[in-house]
Amino acid sequence: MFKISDFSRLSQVSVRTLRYYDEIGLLKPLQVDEGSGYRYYSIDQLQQLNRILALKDLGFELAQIFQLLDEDLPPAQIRGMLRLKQAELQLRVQSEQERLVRVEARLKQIEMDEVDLTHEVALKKVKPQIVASSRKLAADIKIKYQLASEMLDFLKTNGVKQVDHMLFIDHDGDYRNDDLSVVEIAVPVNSSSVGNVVERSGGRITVRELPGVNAMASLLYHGSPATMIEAYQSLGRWIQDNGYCITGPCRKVCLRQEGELSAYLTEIQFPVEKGEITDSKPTVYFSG
Amino acid sequence: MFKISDFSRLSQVSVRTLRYYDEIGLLKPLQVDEGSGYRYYSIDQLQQLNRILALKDLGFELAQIFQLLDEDLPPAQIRGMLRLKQAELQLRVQSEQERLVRVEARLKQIEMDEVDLTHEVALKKVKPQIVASSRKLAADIKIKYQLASEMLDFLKTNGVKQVDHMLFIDHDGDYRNDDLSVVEIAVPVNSSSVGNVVERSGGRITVRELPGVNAMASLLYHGSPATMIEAYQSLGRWIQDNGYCITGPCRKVCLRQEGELSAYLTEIQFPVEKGEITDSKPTVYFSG
DNA sequence: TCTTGACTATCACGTTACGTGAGAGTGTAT
DNA sequence: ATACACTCTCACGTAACGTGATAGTCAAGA
Repeated sequence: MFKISDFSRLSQVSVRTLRYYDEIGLLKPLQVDEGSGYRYYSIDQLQQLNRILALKDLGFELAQIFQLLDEDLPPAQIRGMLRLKQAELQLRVQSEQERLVRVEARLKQIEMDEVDLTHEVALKKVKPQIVASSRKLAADIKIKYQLASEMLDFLKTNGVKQVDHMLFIDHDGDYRNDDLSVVEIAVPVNSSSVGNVVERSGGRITVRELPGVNAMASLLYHGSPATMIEAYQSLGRWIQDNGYCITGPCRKVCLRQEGELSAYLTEIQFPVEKGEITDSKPTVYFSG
Repeated sequence: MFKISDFSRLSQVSVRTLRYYDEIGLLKPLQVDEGSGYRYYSIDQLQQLNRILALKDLGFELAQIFQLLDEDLPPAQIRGMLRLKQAELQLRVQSEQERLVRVEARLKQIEMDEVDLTHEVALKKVKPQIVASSRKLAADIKIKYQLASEMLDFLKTNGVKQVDHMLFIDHDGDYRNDDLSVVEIAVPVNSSSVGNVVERSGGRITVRELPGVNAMASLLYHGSPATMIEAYQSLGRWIQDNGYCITGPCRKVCLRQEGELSAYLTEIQFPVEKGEITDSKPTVYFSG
């Protein structure tokens, strides 16, 4: 039996961490002195602790580790979970590498100082459309496009006719910083060809009328959706400078999504209305 | 000017995050209505926000971003910091890949069920030694070995004679879970050759007598220091089973550190004493 | 004018895996 | 008796927001 500091030395885990694991029930000392409250660990518990550390290293949270160790799952299932984690890790490595690419781009951009691109903004009218749509919680654009293509496949195999470009609708301004956000994938369809696709999709797809918009500030964006933010700036500037305000969620019409991401063509739309929010507090006019 | 939700749509940043950035002073809205408290943002602030997001993407913390934007640093310095971050990111990618390797190893280990290696433990006496030592806060073994070799170089170029194997001493059981821990790198030296190396090192190196130990539980570990934990288990088991207890910090004597990590040879030492901590509460003997 | 609904605001607490003292009790050696 | 090394239990701090709860604002419709 070892005192906590000795067990700490053997396990290379901090005393505070051992106490914490005791507190949350992840690794309770074999024995606790009633009088003093001193914790005593057996060397046998080192193996358990090592398992915990290994799982932690794999990226599991302590709560999950608790379950894994507690439930005494069949090894097959454990292997499954590990494989899953492995896949996750590989994804992480990938996304880190992509981040490196972005860093490179940023560095270039800073080298050539400030670049400010201005895109042409047009004001147009958009008619109402019947769309088959589905709402998804997705992490990044790749996944969104993947979900979208799955949906297109589903519609095609169910005989639904697509009559216009697919579009994404960002809902409720419900952006979250963990890069998860709710998008609606909407495909304009021939309403007579819809049939019972709603039921066949198990309710995941709904059909509704996407309302028309009298004034839609619109901009064509040529390039990867990942760098699309710069276009939002142009749009926002136009809206502000022309005395409009935004009245609804943003739509992204996918005009071309084939080949390289940098060759994608997207129309970004914001429904707007005249009526600026003035710089200062609304002036109060006295009558007369 | 845009209300917070519209600015959220334009920037793809959640309303809550915008409020948070206001709260910490990172991005204050251009204007706040006195009566209602409503926040109003100008499109010009989008560029600033994008800069913030870019820096965040690079892995900076918000506090650092605050400084970067606030201090209006010269671009050269900014570039420097970005390059630094880039290097960090590359390291992260590397370490993630190493983690993947570990996962692979773990998977194998689980496939072949439980493997329990037992190492031979010896009890020996260790004489006191004069050592030149230096304490470092280091993240992982690689870095520790790097620091060690730097120190060896320094000693050699200053004419100090090494008379025995270098060793690491884990201090105070001060392990921390962020993988940072304090190690002492100690090199047994010929005390007459030390000269004024202490001053020349700027006090980073000290010379002292490493105390001898009457009973040292010792074990030879052949393999990468990264997987050394398994040896601690054997040592701990021996100590427990033979009725000893640990009386000081662990020492790792580096017997061979050349070539592949897996070819490293290390002696792990724990100072011990007879006197077991019993399983149950210490029995109270009545006199007589 | 009142109500409804969409929006906004400010607390205040929750998250993860511990770190960091503060203040007090324990165990052993001098 | 006292010093010290160690242990304990609170309790609060961390980073970057998310998640309600509750209340005030704003424009449109009845």
